[in-house]
Amino acid sequence: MNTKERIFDVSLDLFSKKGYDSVSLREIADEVGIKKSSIYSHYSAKELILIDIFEYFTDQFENNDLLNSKEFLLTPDNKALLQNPEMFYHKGSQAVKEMLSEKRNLKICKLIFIQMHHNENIRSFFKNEILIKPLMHWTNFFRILKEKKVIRKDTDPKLLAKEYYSFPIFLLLEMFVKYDDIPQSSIDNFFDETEDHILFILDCVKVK
Amino acid sequence: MNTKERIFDVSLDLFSKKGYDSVSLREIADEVGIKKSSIYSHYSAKELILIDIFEYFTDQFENNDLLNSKEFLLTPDNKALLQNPEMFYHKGSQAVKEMLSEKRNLKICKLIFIQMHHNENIRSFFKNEILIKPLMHWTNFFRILKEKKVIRKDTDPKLLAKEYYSFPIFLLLEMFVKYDDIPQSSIDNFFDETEDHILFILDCVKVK
DNA sequence: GTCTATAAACTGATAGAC
DNA sequence: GTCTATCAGTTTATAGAC
Repeated sequence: MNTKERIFDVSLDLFSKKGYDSVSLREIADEVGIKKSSIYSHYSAKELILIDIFEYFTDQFENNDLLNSKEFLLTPDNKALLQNPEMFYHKGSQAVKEMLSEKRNLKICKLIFIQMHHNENIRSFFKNEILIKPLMHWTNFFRILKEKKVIRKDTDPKLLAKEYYSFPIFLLLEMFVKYDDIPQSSIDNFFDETEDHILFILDCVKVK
Repeated sequence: MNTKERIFDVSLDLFSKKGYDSVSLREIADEVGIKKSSIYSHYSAKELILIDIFEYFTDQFENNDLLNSKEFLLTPDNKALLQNPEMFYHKGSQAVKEMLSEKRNLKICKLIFIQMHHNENIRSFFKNEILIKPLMHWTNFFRILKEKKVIRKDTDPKLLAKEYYSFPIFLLLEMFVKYDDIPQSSIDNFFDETEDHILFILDCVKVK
């Protein structure tokens, strides 16, 4: 592993444990085993490490083959979605699970949760990438199911999106408060619970 | 208002905006208009201000006449609960709304959310008072409704408690990320949305 | 005599200069 | 790498108010 990558990993590790502000460049340098000034050969400012970390995170999602395949496009003619929304969810959930099982990604996730109120970069990242975009995505999910009469017409896609999405966010918050290092079993459990949850919601609103 | 109260209010205000660690005693003293050593005539340590703030918060709930009345006891023979769970919820919700409409309490709430990962006191307060206790309360709520056959017997009270409770926590998180100062309209909206939410859940699981 | 405010000084951590 | 200045929370002694 080259130095830049080591700076990346050490920074992420420290940030996700102590928060961005409370970690000094000196600390990072010490842990990597280089001099503080040497960091500037790779990152010209502390903030750029943070931005690099976020880029890495979003890249993971933007380049995920499954999540970006035609099969997963939220369009009104997506047969996989309309015929079996439970399976549609399950497949997507598995793809996300694979990503969050990678230690780096989980650490970034935790970093976002613990630092969103203390850093403008992280706050806006949370607001856009963790709140607004996913809520739009799930609103679309339910809107199409409603349009195509898979779920009842007296439902509100926007409310259902919140009904669904508040649950996994709550579980993540719970995990990050409970654990410093999150065991794989908790991650597995997280995906099991969210799957039970979507089944519950779909069962409530599906046209029988 | 006496000095101790002014220290309390100024501290709460600063803590809820900048977080506990980033506020110095000097800052508090300056804002109050006294010298920092004078704070020690009222609080023998910075941490005791924080503890006082939490005590104030829990006292509000423990001394609320309505929430602690017989009418609100979660027992299997509570007629108000069994005959009209929606109204039971509504009354409790109104009581909590009154509390959160008091600026101090909302600030304390925000303080807890923004600092839970950075201070052991706050983290354990969040874990116990915001996560564990309310989840137990709502588990009881659904457990009794299930026992008394108000809701279906194939439901899981613990899951329903999470289904319900994750939603308001999500909304609070959303509010604290969005606003520095939360407008009353958002608080009103919060209680409207949570009420819609419990109606949705109850409608899903009630024996028809 | 008790309560409150303040000045001065101590200690530990840390950031910047050299 | 070491030195130094600074700032954090805290402690103590003291002075004044009631």
